[in-house]
Amino acid sequence: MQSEGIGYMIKTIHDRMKAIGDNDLRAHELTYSQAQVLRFLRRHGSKASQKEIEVFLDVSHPTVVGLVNRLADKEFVECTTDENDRRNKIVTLTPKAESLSRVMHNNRVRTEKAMLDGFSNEEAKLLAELLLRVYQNLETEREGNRQ
Amino acid sequence: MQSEGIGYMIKTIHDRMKAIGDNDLRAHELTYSQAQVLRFLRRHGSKASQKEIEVFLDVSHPTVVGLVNRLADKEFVECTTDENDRRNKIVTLTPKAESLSRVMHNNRVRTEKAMLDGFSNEEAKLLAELLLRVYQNLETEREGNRQ
DNA sequence: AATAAAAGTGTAGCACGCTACAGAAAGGAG
DNA sequence: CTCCTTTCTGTAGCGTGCTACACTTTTATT
Repeated sequence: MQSEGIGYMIKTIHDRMKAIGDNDLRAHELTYSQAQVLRFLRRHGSKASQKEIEVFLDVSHPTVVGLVNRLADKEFVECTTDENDRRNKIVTLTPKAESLSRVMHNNRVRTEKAMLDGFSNEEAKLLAELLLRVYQNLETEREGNRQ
Repeated sequence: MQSEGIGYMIKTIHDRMKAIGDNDLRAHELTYSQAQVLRFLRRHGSKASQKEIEVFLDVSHPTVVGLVNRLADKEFVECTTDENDRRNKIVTLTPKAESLSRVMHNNRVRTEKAMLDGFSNEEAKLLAELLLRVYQNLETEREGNRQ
């Protein structure tokens, strides 16, 4: 495992995390990424434009279109046009979604805790710092590729 | 970023890593995951059963079916039936794939190095150890969910 | 030997990530 | 005012991951 390098470990951990998250939320007909959208909306006054969701999730805009459409189909969210700037699509939480915020929060805390089981506070903080540096290194790598 | 938790960071790093890997390999009509399959085969005597690939990649078997089919379409790999046990499908590297091993290796080393830019040996080792523990925690979490 | 269980593979259908291309609305330059 | 650019959203098409179900082959049980 370790000998396969950091990249392999990150990928495998991501796969597991996603599987566990999806599994926890399946009873509520939600997925890991959809729950992230709802969480962001909740902390953002229950409404946001698709662009704002895109920036927060740090994914491409077609990905957000798909997520929001599926959430709208299941009535976790409603979409309207911003009359001040008709380019913007405003996504608003429904009461149905609001009622799940506690469940989602608990799942999130539980998973995060499970991942860090046996970690001291210092170790958890250290891991976050090292990961942040990896992320920043990849960002500069990506910028380099763009020129 | 850090305040969003370890899970968020892992996911974002994974997305970036995959994008960079895919981008590097696009010229050769390969992807990140496909290259992982080729790399495993190369280190495994240039042939393996789908099951062995599945265990190494740590993904579900339908995922491997897809990967191998696409590699076979592009003639990086050839498939035969194991006559000793007709359940097994043997996947073998073609010369076309062998000729790319150096390029793929260089890409891999470069990306891994870029991720760890500015890390001391101790920090890199520490990160790998912490990630291993996270992985193991998730494995036990997954086993718990299975009962 | 007949039947049941296990192992390997395949297919269907979905979610989510991407790039590339297209369209509508807003803002700026002339 | 007109034209061009920017910004936001949408669609098409693909790769990779999953679960659930089905099939074939081997192994184990009785």
